Amino acid sequence: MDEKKVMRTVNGKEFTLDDIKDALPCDEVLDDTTLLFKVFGDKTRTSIISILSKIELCVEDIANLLDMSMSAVSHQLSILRHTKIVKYRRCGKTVYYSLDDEHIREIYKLAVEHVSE
Amino acid sequence: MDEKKVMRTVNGKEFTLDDIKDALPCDEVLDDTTLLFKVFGDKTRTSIISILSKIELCVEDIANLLDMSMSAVSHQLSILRHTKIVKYRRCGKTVYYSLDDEHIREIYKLAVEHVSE
DNA sequence: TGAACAGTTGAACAATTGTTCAAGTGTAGG
DNA sequence: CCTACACTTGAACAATTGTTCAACTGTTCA
Repeated sequence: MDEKKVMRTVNGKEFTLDDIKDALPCDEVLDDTTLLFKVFGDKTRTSIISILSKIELCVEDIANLLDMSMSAVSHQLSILRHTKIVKYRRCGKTVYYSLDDEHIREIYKLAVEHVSE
Repeated sequence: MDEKKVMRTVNGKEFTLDDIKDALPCDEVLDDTTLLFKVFGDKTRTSIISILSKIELCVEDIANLLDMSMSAVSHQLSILRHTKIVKYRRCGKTVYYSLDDEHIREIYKLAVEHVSE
């Protein structure tokens, strides 16, 4: 019964599968983390994020920059809003979007740096 | 013709849409960044990454930890391999997987911290 | 009030994706 | 060689997702 327990030695310490399981993030954190990446994992949305990491902009301008319909952009902005990646403020008929938080900018920046080598 | 060009003032400087477009990452970088996030954006894969951020492990152990079939895990490992997120070494019949690079660990860690507040 | 503008939203469709199942490598031991 | 083991791979299926189109909300201004 003991023989299957010892898995591997790292830095002179032995681990069992249960030890590893206990060290993993809980299900909720894993779900939230996955969702965050999933939302980042679409080109329209990373394009929007790359724009908003530079400047606050309205939907029409974003749509023009991406050469896409306002509807398509608005759908994606709705996803980015609900996952707290962007925030917005209304000013008359116009709605201005910007990144919600510095973490978002950092995660995006780190990924761009990584793929740029 | 001039009136549509001035977009917004940030830190006392004016920007046009073309200025913003020029400041964005090129298409290839955007594609690669999106792909990186897309690969991170699946629970099986983030689970694998969370495990490999702790320890090098073989396919069977990963499958046991996740309570999934070896085939399903192997398919996902194949995606993680091709996108250079994990590396592997064969040792007899057994294949050991680990994270490819510190950037990967950092991006994952930053995201977990973000969702954990 | 009513027309115009900026944006949102729901339904529907095509495209993509993750898992299962079965068949296939490749290595080790007898 | 042949079997067992650890893993990989291709096809197929269900589930998810992004865009389009049309209808709708909310604000401004005449």
